[in-house]
Amino acid sequence: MKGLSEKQERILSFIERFIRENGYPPSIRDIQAGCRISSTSVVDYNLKILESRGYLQRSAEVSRSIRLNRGMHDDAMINVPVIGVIAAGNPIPVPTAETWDVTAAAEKMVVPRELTRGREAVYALKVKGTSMIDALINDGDIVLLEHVSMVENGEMAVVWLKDEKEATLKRVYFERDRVRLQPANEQMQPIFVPLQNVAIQGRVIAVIRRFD
Amino acid sequence: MKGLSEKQERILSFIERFIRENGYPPSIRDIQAGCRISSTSVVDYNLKILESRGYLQRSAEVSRSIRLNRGMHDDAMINVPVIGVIAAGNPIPVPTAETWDVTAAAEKMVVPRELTRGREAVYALKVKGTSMIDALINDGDIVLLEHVSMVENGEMAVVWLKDEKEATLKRVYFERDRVRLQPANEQMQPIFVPLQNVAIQGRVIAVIRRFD
DNA sequence: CTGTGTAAAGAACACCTGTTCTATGCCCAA
DNA sequence: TTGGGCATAGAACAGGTGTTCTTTACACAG
Repeated sequence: MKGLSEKQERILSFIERFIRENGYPPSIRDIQAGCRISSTSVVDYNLKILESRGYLQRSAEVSRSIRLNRGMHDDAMINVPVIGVIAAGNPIPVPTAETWDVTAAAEKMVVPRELTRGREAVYALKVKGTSMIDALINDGDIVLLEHVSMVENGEMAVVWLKDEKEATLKRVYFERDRVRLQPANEQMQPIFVPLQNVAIQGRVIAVIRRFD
Repeated sequence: MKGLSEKQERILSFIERFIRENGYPPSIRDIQAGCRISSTSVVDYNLKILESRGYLQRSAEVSRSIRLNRGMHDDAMINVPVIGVIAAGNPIPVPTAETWDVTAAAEKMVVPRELTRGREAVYALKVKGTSMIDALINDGDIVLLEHVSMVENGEMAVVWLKDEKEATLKRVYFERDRVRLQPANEQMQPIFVPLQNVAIQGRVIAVIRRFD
């Protein structure tokens, strides 16, 4: 199978993201706007190529009838396990295949699919203490996480500081051999730590604060 | 929560089957034909009912934008209207019977019933700007509110400061003839305002922060 | 009976959306 | 250079599609 052009890759991943975020397929003009393509005919042109190579299917003359063939049918994961507590000075519980089993989880929580957006390895942690106050996260808040070991610059993540034996929530920026941890509160100063002192535990998807 | 009519059950299971068989949601006229309904307006009528009860979601004026809340639409999720934006210096939109109509709301949101806990007059506001940063609420956060005009001491509420013409989110303590507004961040100092200068707009039920 | 609320029919409108047609520019082998 | 395949632009068309408006029918409480 021949390779795809950069534009076709872009279209494909846009469709994937669109379906994940909206729950229904994009129209041709959605794709046009989302991939900054100049004409609908160009989108159609590339969609026909993608279809002929089996990447997707379309029904003629039916709006939003794109189906991706890379098996992705979202079975709304709305039930996430609350696998533990995050607090300064404590290691956070590392998710395992065991804890993924939502039915077996000691504590669980229902969240709108709109929040998880089809992501796979989602779990929740309860925040203990006010040590994350500079990230606008308070005692008792619930943090929704995606289990990943690397994040992109600027993303909010759970960071484990090995030396300090401390977990914290910050925006992460990689700078040569050090890492800048930026509090969400702009009035506060960033923290710099050496690269080998940090371990990414997960990407923050959402914060939920409940008042009784 | 009231039961569904036989026709609504039929529509619901047709949508489910259609998505399963075609991979994309049906149009209103697909439903009309598939359920042998006489008019598109009847389909629309029943879809609005189904949406208001949390069984599905639609995006206004977007074709085939039906999403099913599969699995746990049994009381687990509820649909609340996002009726506006809260920002310093702006009056917040006062909820009316009009804006309660979830089906008519321009924007809406699905939240777990676990968050609303059976409360009735629940609506949502989007936070604009960082003026609530001392309440640990950031730009873009979504605040879930219960529409009340009085709160108890210590509750987090939307407070309208008449003189300053400013809405803010603080914990409220009534002290004789003045009101103490306590930021959630304990490092910051409280604000004192005269009693006649404040109007309670609603009690904060939850804060939801989403990262993309 | 009268009024009110719910449910439904049918039609019409305006916008959405897939499709198609023509024209243009580019690369590369003949 | 020439010609053909590839990719793109822009516009226009026809049918799809969500929405709304008016009218009708029915059940039920006052």
